[in-house]
Amino acid sequence: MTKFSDLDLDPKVLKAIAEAGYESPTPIQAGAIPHALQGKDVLGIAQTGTGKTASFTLPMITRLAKGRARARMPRSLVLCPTRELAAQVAENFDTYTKHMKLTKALLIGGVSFKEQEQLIDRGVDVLIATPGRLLDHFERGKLLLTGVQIMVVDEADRMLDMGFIPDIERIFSLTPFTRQTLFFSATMAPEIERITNTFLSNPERIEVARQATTGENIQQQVVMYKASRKDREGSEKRRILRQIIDMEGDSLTNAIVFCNRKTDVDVTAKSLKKYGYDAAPIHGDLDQSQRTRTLDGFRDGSLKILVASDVAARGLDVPSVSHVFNFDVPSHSEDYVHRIGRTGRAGRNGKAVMICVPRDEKNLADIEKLVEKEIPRLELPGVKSPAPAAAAPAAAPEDEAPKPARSRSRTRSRKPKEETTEAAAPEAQAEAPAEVKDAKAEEKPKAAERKPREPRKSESKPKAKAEEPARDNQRDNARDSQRDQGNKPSRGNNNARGGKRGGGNDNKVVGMGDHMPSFIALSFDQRRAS
DNA sequence: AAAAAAC
Repeated sequence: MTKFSDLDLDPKVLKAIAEAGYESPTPIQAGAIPHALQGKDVLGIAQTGTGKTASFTLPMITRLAKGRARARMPRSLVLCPTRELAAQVAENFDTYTKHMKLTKALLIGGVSFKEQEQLIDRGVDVLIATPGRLLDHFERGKLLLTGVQIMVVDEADRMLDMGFIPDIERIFSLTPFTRQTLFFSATMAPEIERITNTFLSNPERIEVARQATTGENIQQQVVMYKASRKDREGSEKRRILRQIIDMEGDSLTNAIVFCNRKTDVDVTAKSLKKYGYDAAPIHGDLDQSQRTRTLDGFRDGSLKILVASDVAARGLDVPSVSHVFNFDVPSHSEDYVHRIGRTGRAGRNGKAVMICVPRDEKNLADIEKLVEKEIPRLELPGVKSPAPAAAAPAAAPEDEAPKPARSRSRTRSRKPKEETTEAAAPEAQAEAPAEVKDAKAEEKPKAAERKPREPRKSESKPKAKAEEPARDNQRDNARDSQRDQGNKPSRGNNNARGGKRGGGNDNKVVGMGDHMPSFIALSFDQRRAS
């Protein structure tokens, strides 16, 4: 099957598809649509840019074409992690239902309840929502989910990152178990696997190759930079950012600048504006109307540079961005792939440039491991890159004083002081060689951070925190498992029972200990193989 | 250490 017309979609849907200019389904669409049309559960492993959204909207519309909604009882439900994503899905429905009379409501936070309520009251075929607002409506008694025939969970792994999984489970439990479930995730973290085992029944598993971890059509570069003084890091990075932007000249048609923190998004956007760049911020603390306005402007080309937090890293459909700038190195390496995936879409060429300060070098190494290549260093005129940090800072012994005098004296002799204000604490700042500084900087956090992870005495991996189901653990767990690719059993399910409380039985094998039955790793192996 | 999502 290579054409949409070969799929058993409603003729009115096919018409809308043709009018939107599409002829052939993407792999995820070709894989998912036939099963979804038959009413089967679908587990789609795919990321954005693969045509995922239409792979559930098209069959849903077709199946909902018959029948009508009753008041307060939506017939279908789509859950998304962010408001923008939900809005995007809603647009997608509009596009493909334009020849039909299906009704929909978009339930997201940041906007008034009233309109949403009125729509629900009248009865909707499709409800598109973020979990918080959906549950809010439910608790107010305005909504019944017992009529849901089709439920979609989009970007489940992101929901996991955001701590939404309990909400999702609750929402699942409010819908009839006879519903059809279409479930999408970019990765299959153990927690996601657990959810799908619980709530999907005999799903068709459709997996599309992740877009080449980072497409070859994206040119990547990183600027290694060490601030002249710590308190100048921000302003100096912004100067470098301008320098990078200027270098791109006319090849830069539009760009996203990613920062790790919301405050840096604001500061950076303001700074760019001050220097005459056409830039605007977007992050979760801005009000919804501004978020929408900014994003619309960016889409229609009236805004050139979008300065964003990770709210924009995944899922947002911004057709073609010529450049992505990582003002900060993302601390979760998966995010790097998502961020730069905003450029070089649909086979176009894109460029992604990142600024890396010494503190972020470990994260950079993680990223390079993930994308399986070294990101070329970009030397900027007038910007000297710092000496490469010690190869493995993590290996630095924690209790030995990081060596010393030798490096310092070297420093001193090499670099005459420029910063008069530094006089008070000469060694601490200034141009200390990266090795020494790093070792120092890492000292404290490392000690605190590493202890719990370090295997004690025996090789078995004690799960010190096994018993607490806290959200943070879930997250750590998800991250670890992504990194380790399933080398250890998922804590939540398997180990907790082993019950290692406090110390005492450190030598005991906990839960499944080191041995992991091969079937548990299977899905990951499959993924790796592809 | 932070981001996102409900009021």
